[in-house]
Amino acid sequence: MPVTDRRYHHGALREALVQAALDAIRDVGPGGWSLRDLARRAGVSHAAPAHHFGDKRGLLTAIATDGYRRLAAELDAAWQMSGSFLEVGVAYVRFAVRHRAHFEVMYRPELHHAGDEALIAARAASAEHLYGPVETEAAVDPSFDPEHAAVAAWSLVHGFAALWLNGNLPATLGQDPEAAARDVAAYLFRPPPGGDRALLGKP
Amino acid sequence: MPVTDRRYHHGALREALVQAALDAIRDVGPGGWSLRDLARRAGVSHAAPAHHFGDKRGLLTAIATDGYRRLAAELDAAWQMSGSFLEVGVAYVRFAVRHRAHFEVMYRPELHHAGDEALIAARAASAEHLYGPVETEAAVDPSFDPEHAAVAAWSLVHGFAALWLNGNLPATLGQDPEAAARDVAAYLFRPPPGGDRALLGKP
DNA sequence: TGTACATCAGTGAACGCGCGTTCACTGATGTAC
DNA sequence: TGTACATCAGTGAACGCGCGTTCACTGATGTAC
Repeated sequence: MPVTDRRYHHGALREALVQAALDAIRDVGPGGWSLRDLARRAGVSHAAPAHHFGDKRGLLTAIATDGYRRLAAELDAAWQMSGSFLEVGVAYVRFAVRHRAHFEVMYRPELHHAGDEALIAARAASAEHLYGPVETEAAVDPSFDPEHAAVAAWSLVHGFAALWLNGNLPATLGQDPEAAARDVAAYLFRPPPGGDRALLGKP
Repeated sequence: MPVTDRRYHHGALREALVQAALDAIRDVGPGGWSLRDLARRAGVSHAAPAHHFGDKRGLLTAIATDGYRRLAAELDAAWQMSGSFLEVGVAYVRFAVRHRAHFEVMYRPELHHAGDEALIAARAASAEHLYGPVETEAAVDPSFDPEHAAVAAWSLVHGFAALWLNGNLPATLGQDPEAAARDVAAYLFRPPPGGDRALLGKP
């Protein structure tokens, strides 16, 4: 890009900074860069980021909030489309892998502005899309405690995603995280003895 | 402590620095402090830490290695004592909660010296103590793929521990992480229809 | 038991660097009339 | 359509600070004889 293309007003600096941050998080984690780094990547002066986010936590809080909103939408879509709680779990893993930078920031509260209202609301909304389906199921099968069942499912897919992303799972699971997650999650909620259905929707 | 107590040789600086690092990680996470901070906390000059660890990654690598060794010992003890794979999972959660600072460093490879041999060996040993029990069980019940079953269990307890530590689980689970983990993990490996036993050892 | 010497652990001053923050500014954009 | 003015987005120089690293040093410890 020729230097003459540089206008005084960037035009979409906020979005460019978020994108630069996501790239940097993917490269070196959320701790490996500074706001000055991002300004350099976006081609603006080092004081420009403060206009939009105040400080680094402000930027990471915006990324986490955006991540929770996207996650809620994807969980909801998976449930609407499949009616299967297993597929909601697979969607959780898919989100973590495809939006790895968001995922790495969302569950690290020390990186956020603690009281941020938009963040709190977005987090609560995504939790509802995790808990909603299992409560529907629990109404059908009274042997399930919906809270314990939901936490079991969330823990399993969250742990799987985290271990997959940090390279701790064995290579023999293959290259496709969604397929592997589907096989692994199938061990949860096996039908109880004598039952003819699995909570996961597909036996 | 009177200033006159300060000797020229600290005597156990390496251990003091590790302890100071664990405290700092618990307070502000692994990214919130510098080697100079630790030297201050340990009451030595700022150049002293380099003698023992080279750099911050060296110190975090030592902490991760120590963590994997302790984890392996605790998983092994739980299996020897209970013969229950469920209790191995509970021991994993107990380790994460009691040794939170170790746990926060162990699964973040960007904080380590990648090729460190002691770290790699300790990590492999702890994985064996996770995989060993489930393979024993799988020999009894051929419907289980031992790898998928082990990854399911590991994912569940790892996710539970991570979500518990970062405060994302609902308060209604109670104050006792081990009891909550036991209830939640019970949803894994329910006995297959017609079966009379659960992989977890205790129904 | 005593002495000499090598090794080791920690000191403290100095360095250059990148950081976040501040501040007066400049150029672009939007709105009122 | 044109002008005046307010607001907004980004600039760039300056600041003080804490950092990691270097280096000649000092004091303590261990070992050989």
